[in-house]
Amino acid sequence: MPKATIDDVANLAGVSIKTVSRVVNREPNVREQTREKVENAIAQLNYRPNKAARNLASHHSHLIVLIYDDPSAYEIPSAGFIIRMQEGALRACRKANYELLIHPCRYRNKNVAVELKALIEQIRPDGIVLAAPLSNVPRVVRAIEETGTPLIRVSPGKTDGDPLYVSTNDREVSCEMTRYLASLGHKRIAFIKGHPGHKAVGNRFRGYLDGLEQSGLAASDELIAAGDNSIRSGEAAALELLERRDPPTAIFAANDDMAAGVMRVADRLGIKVPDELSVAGCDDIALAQQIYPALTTINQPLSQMTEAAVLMLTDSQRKKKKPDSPTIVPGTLKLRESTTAFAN
Amino acid sequence: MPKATIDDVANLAGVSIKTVSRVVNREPNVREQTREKVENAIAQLNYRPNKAARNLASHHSHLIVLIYDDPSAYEIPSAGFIIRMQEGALRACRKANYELLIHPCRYRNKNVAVELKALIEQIRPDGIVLAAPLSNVPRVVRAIEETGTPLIRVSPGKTDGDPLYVSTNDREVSCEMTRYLASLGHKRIAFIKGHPGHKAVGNRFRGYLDGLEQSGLAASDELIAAGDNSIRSGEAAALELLERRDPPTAIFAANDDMAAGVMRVADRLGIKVPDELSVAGCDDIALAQQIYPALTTINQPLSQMTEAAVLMLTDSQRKKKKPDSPTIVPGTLKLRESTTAFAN
DNA sequence: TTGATTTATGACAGCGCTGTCGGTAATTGA
DNA sequence: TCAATTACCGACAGCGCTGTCATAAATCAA
Repeated sequence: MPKATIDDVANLAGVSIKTVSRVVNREPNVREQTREKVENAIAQLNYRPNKAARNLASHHSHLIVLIYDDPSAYEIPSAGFIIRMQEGALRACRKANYELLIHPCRYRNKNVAVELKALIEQIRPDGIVLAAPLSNVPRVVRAIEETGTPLIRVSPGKTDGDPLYVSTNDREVSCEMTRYLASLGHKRIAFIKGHPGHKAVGNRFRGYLDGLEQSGLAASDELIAAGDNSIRSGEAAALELLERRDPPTAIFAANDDMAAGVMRVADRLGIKVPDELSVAGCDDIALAQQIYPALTTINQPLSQMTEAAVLMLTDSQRKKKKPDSPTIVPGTLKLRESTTAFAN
Repeated sequence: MPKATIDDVANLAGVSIKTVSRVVNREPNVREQTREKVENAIAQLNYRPNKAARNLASHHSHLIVLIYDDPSAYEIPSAGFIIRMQEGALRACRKANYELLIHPCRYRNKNVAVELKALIEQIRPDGIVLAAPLSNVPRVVRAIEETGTPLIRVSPGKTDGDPLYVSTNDREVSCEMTRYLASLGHKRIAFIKGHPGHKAVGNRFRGYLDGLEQSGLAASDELIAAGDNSIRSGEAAALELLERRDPPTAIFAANDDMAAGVMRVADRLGIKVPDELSVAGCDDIALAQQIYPALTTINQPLSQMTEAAVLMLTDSQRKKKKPDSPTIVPGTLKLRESTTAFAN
């Protein structure tokens, strides 16, 4: 099967190679009739443009690199997150006719910034999607920016007014969850805060406060406990909350792991979920559907976020201008079995 | 930061660009002294060879494509598998200075073969790693072979004498597990067979029979149950086995999900694992460590398998000859809490 | 109809490397 | 010592496309 080149197509169609190039790249200024001739020739010869040649001549690699924290560095099963991010990025790449290169790397590794820079200088991708938590590491962000490669950050903590990022509406959707719990008749809705260093979970707490206010409920320190995102800390926080004089009838945890901890403690204390206690989490990790009762939570639209990130990159390439506002992909409530109405 | 080209390096080092190229590509016949001059110049200018140009001139893409079944097509959390496969492939790619492109695709999709062919013709990777279960679909394998791109299959079912694959020693290691159980004093070791269409689990059954024989135990239909790889089928099989007159003291399931089903049933029946019943699985999925007691199982060296696959590809590229034997990466027993000695 | 635009197409020069091959310098063997 | 190697290095021609620009054809305005 001798591969056809652009010359073969040009000959067969009776046009110049440049015209073939125009057809292939959907450039304007080609007569409809000419276009058809060329397309027929392409089909007939099963012609596929040579990427390397195209890249070399056009100074574009048609490559997007997705950089994320390497899960194999830890024992935690963050695999689901990564698959979902890859999914979205791949979807966008296919749409825009780019390829996706994945690059897990170790967050804590001191050299990570230098290594990334070297990688980028070699590959010369047309764009980079940098996922959390790496998107929060100034050293890394700076190193990538130094290469001059367009960069979109996913769920960055601080943005400094830079619009080149995509994130979700943690605060708004947490507010919505709180209002939902209130709408079920709950008056004492507790919140378990997450790890203080984690920006997103801070927004969730603010959303919780918003929700209370919008529901006409007063916030109270009695209803707030601190956790660190781990199951264990969720257990401790739940224990603390449930043993107070006037325990909450609903607990909203800043992430699913802590919510799972709450359910575990409730089980131990003989408190029935959801009849005696509603529990809600955040993130919609795989566990949320596996535990019993299935956890009401907020889905993190990771896949849509990376998809949006890649599209920002490819779009700005076409339009030759940077986007001037970030993309916010809204999360949605996943109402499952762990929450129910509370009759006062 | 004006990117340096090979000409800049050549000028600075006072040699020809060809010599620079030789140094960069570690080709022979460069004097040590010259090499150093060039390397200094490279370092000084922070020169990185342009991939596109190199690919175009060398007719190599320095790209490996990893093709696997798209997990998002189903609800099952096969994410862990995929991450591990990617891990191994990435490790090998870095060693050999290749890039990895991932390509999930839908197993059941009728067009998958045609689409893959188109993809490959566009990208022109230097090699392809095709993971199970796609590695068992003749239509897909044929389509890829038609492109002439070197292909290594991971865990293929049938091999037809073709050595271009890597797999694990399912049979041997299952035998080992059986012998291990026997060595713990178990005389009645039951086996739950997996889905009949799944080749690997068939080998596991054979390994089980080998193990019984080597341990001087007789195989018996009384000790064999059929499953379909699901948790539910594991439960059914366990129920069947445990309610027989002379129930087994150890159950070895052809995969972890079924083993988890066994544990669940044992719990319901009030049978203590491992004291009254030892349970062993196969695959070492994430669940195996999460359940209580932690499941003794066989680890599937997925990551090493894809690593080996990529290395077969890159090595054969260097040596310009195909490997003449497959790579077998041995699995290993993961002895955890669900198995213990049985005092007769 | 004629000149002024606009649209469509092609000629040509590279993009930044690698493969080939030929030439010169260093090394070997007798 | 001198050929016969062998080690080292460079000139040169592309790889298969795209960008630029010149040119031809079509369209338009008056």
